[in-house]
Amino acid sequence: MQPDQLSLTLSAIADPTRRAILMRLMDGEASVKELAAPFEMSIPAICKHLRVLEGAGLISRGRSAQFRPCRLEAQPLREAVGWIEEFSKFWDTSLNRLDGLLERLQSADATARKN
Amino acid sequence: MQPDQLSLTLSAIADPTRRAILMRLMDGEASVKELAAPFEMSIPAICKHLRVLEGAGLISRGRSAQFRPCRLEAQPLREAVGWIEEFSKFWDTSLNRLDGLLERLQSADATARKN
DNA sequence: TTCATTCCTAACCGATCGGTTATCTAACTT
DNA sequence: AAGTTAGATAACCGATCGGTTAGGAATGAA
Repeated sequence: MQPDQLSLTLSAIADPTRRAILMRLMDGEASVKELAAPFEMSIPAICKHLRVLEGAGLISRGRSAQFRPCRLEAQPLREAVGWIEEFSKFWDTSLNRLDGLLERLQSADATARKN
Repeated sequence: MQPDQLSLTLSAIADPTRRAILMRLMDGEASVKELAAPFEMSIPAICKHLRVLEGAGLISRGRSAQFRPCRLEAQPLREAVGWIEEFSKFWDTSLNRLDGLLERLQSADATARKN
């Protein structure tokens, strides 16, 4: 089963190394070697991370001599932020406080039944 | 290495089954069996997903007779949405358009050099 | 007491993940 | 032409993931 775009995006940014790479790319394009520099990790390992990011559409790559510079493509993150915000909304709505109330009533009820 | 909270949260919601469970919990508490019902998946599989969600702090669990109802805890998602929004911002800023300009200049330059 | 229901745990399985080393290609440099 | 640099690929490794089946514990019901 090929995963949906949202799952691709989220699992791509679930890794701290890949998030650090993305943050680095906010300062502008960078070569693979430049991206690898801050990490105690081999170049092939970074290449793999870049492939994951590229597969999720979070970066794109150019060509300039023997360099293949990476640049940020933030578009897929918009879908992700959209999904997550559904739940942030939930957290802030009165629905949440209502749920809290219901829950407290239920647990009080359960306690009453138990004793 | 134990992963940071943000990585925990993101990898928890990177799975479509777990996202569906969270969405179901927006309608209120539910038992494990209720949560499992929509899926063609064994109960233990759902239990594992619930453990992941609980480990990420995205759900909490009560006790009521032989049931262990789950309820949504959306708080960790706030950190996640905060991180992702950094990049949504990036996408909308003039910095992005500036990058696009620089890139176009560079690729024009590369093309010129190539010919 | 016995049975049913709910849920968890353990053991296992194949696939994927995140890293390594070794090797290769492509392009620049001398 | 020979050497260097940037990067990709392949093969491998241990750990984790996402699922399974089997079996056990806790609670409620007959």
